[in-house]
Amino acid sequence: MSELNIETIRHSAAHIMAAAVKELYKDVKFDIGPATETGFYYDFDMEHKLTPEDLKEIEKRMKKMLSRKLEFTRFELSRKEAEEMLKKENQTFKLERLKDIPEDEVVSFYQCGDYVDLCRGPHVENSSQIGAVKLLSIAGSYFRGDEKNPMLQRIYGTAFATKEEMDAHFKMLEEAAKRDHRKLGTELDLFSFSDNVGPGLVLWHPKGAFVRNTFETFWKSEHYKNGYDMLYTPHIGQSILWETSGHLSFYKEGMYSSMEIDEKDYYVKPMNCPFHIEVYQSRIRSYRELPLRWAELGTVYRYEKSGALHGLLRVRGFTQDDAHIICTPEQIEDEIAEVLRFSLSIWKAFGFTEIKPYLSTRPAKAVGDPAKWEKALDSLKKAVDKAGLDCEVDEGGGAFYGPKIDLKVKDAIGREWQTTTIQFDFNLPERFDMTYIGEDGKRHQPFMVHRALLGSIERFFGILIEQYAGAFPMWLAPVQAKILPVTERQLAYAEELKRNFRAKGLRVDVDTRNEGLGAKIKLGRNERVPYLIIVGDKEMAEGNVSVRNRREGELGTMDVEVLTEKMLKEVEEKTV
RNA sequence: GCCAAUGUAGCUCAGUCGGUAGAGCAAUUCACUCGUAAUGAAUAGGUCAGGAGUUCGAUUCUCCUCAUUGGCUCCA
Repeated sequence: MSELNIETIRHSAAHIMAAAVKELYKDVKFDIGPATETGFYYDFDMEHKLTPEDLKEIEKRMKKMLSRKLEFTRFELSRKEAEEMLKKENQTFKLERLKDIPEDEVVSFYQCGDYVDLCRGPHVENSSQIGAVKLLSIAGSYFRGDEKNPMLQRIYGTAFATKEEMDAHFKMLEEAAKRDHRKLGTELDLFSFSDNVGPGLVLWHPKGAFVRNTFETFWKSEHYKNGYDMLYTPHIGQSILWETSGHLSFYKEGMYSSMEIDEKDYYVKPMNCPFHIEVYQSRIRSYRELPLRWAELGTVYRYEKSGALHGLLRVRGFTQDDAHIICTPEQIEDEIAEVLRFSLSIWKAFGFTEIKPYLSTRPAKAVGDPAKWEKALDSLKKAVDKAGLDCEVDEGGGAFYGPKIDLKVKDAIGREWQTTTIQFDFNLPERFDMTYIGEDGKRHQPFMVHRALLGSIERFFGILIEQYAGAFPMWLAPVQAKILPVTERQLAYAEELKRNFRAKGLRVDVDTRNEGLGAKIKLGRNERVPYLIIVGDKEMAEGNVSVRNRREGELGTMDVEVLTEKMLKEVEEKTV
């Protein structure tokens, strides 16, 4: 038996769970039961529909098995023998999985108690090495992840070597849940959804809208600095546009149904690209004006399956921080490297470091010259290398119209969300017959790249809330400081201070409530206000203030000028 | 969309084995004038997600719909 790592423990726990399920439900058919990043699952098919009560019973039986020190023993069969055995037991899903293994290969099985499973291993020596186990939830999952296949019942659980490690894990999850953007969105009054508006459609409240607006201003200024120009394009376009782009044939299920205006069909845009292309087509283009970098905070609407919606991270109406780069083949490599660098610099400005790139290559069914695909892929790879990143390659995972790099960022509880995307498009330039006049005086087809640095404003905002646990840095905070008068006697002084701070461009409020100082501090902290400025009789007499900083705690009495400078400096430096 | 769970006041949640609901926080008003994480009192706030059925009577039971949550699939 090899070293005992956490995956081995969890994988073995999955087997123990399968054994317990088999004890309870004789007709069960097993699919697979792997370890995951945080636990394990097993997929089953059976007559009985599992309930949360069943989970308790299964867990009870598992715990009994753990204490019985059941041994895991390995044995091998030829593929043929394995097939016969699985056939005898009517394990149809296992048989299906067996087909993935070459015919002449020997396959391994593991036995634990009465339960035998086709399995590569490795496993723990005996069940007592699984120190702690807990079943978490029941879910449906399609066989082989394909929605055309039957849906199996999946049980998720987790296991650890010791109970202490498991307790620590759940404690960590609890902490992460506290910074869930959906919870903070309500608590901090940032955004909401309404049943009357519809699922996946965000209502931005004043404070959320403030952060968004501040961010968008920053985004635009960074884009101008990096050689982009801004476009504004409409939210709807005629069917001819979407026919030309091909969206009506390959993306129709993602689009909302048409509306008729003057006997013409219009569609709400699911993407901005066709509009940007129309701008390009508004006149003849020369190689001299390339590369063109056109950016837009473009709001799009896409039909997402109801079960896929998730807070701000997966919605139906969202604003892409979109741009299209149209350039010559010679320019493409530098352009891509520059986009990736730009994107990473923006993420870094918000303190994100855990970002993982995924490269997707040419799928079986694809449009465009293979030589162009090669060149495009090469430029993507070089850009990743230049950025010093390691990327995972999804062979054949690209869209039919071009290869791409996506960046993924983790949310508070470890789920990865796709954000940045840099996608080549060999389809649209062809379909719209985009050309530029080259040095040779002839028409050439340009390269076109779609890119969204952050993905969407909504998703970025959701991830940002979790990143900061709701405590936005000074430059983004909707309220940067709150003045807390100790009694009503200081109200006028507080209002005067507020006017002075606001005149300097600082967003300052006064807590005018008829409450004690403790209550005012508590609220200010709950609202994650960076600075709490306390004024009592003493401060009023001396013309200064007492300061409490969100991070540094009590700073004592300060001169108003000094505090103003300190705050302005933090805003200016965009301190994370 | 599929599998499962959930839906009670602005928020967090009790409760009703069928007889139209309650707490804490928040809100409003009044009193207190207070020094670094909750001053006190009073008031107001709910078609118990929506619809249909069973019943003398449904927030409670049944069915349907909608929404949310955890997954699958998909994706910014």
